[in-house]
Amino acid sequence: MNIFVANLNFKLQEDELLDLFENFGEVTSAKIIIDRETGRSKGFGFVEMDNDDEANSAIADLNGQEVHGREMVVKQAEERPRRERRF
DNA sequence: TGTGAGCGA
Repeated sequence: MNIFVANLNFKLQEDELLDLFENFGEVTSAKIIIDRETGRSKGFGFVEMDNDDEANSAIADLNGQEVHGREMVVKQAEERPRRERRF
């Protein structure tokens, strides 16, 4: 399951995000979105968990939790249409 | 600060 994590503090790193979700189960990957123009965090990220049950548990528990002074929002992410167009 | 950068195996 792709998990969308928003309202993150800029000082939050992927390692911290990964560690938070690893407490609920196996985490496939954790990624903090960085603005390539500014080189800084966009304030949100994504976490992939193979186990949907563990993912939902993590979402239910981590959503609204305060980390580094900010309450992060954890929801199921939308399917991002990756550019596979080969026209 | 709210739906994704990365170009290489």
